Amino acid sequence: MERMPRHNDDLAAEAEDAVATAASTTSALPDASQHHTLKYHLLGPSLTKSGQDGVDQSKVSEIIYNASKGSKYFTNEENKDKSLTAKIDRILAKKRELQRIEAQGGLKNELKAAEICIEELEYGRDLSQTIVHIDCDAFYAAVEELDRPELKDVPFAVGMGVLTTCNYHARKFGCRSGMAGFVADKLCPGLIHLPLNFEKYTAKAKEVRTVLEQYDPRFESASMDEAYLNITTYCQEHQLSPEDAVSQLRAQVHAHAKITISAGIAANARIAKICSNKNKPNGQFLVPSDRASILAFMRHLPTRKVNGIGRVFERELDAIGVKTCGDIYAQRIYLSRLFGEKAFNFLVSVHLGLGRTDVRPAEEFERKSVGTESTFHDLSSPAELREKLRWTAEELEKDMLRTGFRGRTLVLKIKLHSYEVLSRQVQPPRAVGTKEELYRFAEPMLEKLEREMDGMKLRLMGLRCTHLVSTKKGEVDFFGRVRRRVSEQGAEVDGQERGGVDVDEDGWQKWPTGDEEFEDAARQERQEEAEETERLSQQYEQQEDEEQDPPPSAQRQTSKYDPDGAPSDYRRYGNGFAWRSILEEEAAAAAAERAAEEAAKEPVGREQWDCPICGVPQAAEEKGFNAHIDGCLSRRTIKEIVRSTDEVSENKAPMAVPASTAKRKRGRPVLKDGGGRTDQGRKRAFFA
DNA sequence: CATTTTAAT
DNA sequence: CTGCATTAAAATG
Repeated sequence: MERMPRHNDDLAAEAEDAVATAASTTSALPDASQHHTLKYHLLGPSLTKSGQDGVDQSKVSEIIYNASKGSKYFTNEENKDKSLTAKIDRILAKKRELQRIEAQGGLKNELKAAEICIEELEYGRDLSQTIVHIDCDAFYAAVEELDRPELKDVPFAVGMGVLTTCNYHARKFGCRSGMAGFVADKLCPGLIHLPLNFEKYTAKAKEVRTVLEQYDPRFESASMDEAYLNITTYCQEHQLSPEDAVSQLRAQVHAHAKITISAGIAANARIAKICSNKNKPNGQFLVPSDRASILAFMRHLPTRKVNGIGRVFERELDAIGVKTCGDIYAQRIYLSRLFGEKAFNFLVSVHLGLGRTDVRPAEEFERKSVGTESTFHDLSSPAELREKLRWTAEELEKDMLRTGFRGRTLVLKIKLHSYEVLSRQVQPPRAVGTKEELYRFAEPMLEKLEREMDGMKLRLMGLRCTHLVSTKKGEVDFFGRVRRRVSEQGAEVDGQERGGVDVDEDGWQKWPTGDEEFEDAARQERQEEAEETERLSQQYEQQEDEEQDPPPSAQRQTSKYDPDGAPSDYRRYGNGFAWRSILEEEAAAAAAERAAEEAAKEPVGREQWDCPICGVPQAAEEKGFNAHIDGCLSRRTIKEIVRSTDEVSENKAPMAVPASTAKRKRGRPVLKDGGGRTDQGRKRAFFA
């Protein structure tokens, strides 16, 4: 969406020209020439976005530069720019070195690898699908205009602080999404600012959705105002050309929702996305689904147009002589050495104009983290920071509850008053989710940071859980089998009590419930020591947490550089056309739970536990069960089981412990009687 | 080498 | 001059 400046498309070359012009006019500044790249950076990505054709970009650049100059934000950007420049210097040096090697007959492997890569990717090219990317024109602004028609004739922007979006009038002045409000005011005196009204946009998105569904019931919402559709079937069934189908769709959206949309039509999502920007607003563009047309289209396409290539990567590529996607080929033997294997694969697939053709509801993508963050006026007092942390933990707890996860890793993110961003993370002894747990494990990180730099002043604080563990029932265990559950007492075998209560089953690990903010150091230390000991013996519990992850097969492996996939980004879960309100999400979670409980009832009347070694269900009785496992283990060696578990785990979230340690720990409880573990602990560890 | 942190989108 | 999610790579030990 437009409020994501970093993802906007623009004509990089034009921007560069604009900056160059601007720079010459600012040569009075001492080091103006060094600010070329920075200015370009500040200018932002969307300056040549539709609606800005007649804008005097050099003037805009000048105003932005002067408005930003001297601010802490600016200083930070300056520093970032400097380090990027340094990084580019290193890249260039490396390339020269590679060229030297090549001149001596080296890099044969790279050439071969590139050949193979291209061949394989080409082999997988799918031209059979018709993918459409649709993008609402100035969505939020358009919705506001519907409510207040008088706004149509004046420049206005939506979003306070920074512009989320603005109408086309405002764009004529150089305003754009992502721009600081005060900068926009300088560009466009009298600019009207409207606050965001998400409910309104959501309602409108729903109207659009009802139309989209008719064309592809499984369309993928990429954000509130963007979606991908696969219209292959629709075109067949209605005997329509893709272009006609999309014209019709656009007309229908306009009739039904009173807003205009732009569309891109191509053989894959990557190209469709680029196309939707070509005839914006209220237009569409198609790249024919044949190899020649696609390659021709890519040949002169600036790299920056591609999703996943942003301002930094663009500059890096530019430095080595890659300005357009067509330029990639000539540099193919250097790419993996300069940018890594993933980037290499990504770039080659971009050059070939490949992209994913599978479009599916965003809800089907697996969530990898849940987090929250907020910006505020500089804070520095320890008490206030703690208060903020507590609040952040509360916010995160809500999200964790709503989404039904706990996290094995907790990340604290802070932004200093200087805009420097730092993060610290810990692996609590078990998956966390309640505000007490979150606070408890986050606070030491905060404290450590405070100690590291005195007078630490923050402008942002955030908490995020990763390595998620579902608290929904009915998941599959790490041996790939669905675990049997029984409702009686066995209901708790899931061990993931909901509702943020800090009672802990089995007394396995009691979490202080009270306010331990000022807990004395000694107690803290004892606690930590205990936890450390427990952590060691708790591998099985962590393992069990892992068991609750979906099976590997259900996991979609997406990467920014996934040659076949669009870059996975925040929008997956963005509040798109598939927007799910908090209530809906809770309802969905509840439904999932009901379904799982239903499923849990069916298999057995008596409680049974599946043996993790042989898979045969055993009576749910501890002694006998452990005896059975010992029997199983003596047949297969421990080594074997370790290997097999590792194989299964490999596709999952990274391990909480080094693999070598994990192996040892995993084997242990079944070997002897818990190696110091209590029976209780052992049971929890095993079946939790 | 694996894990943690940062940087990037 | 926001906020959220994700990933790759660098730094670290």
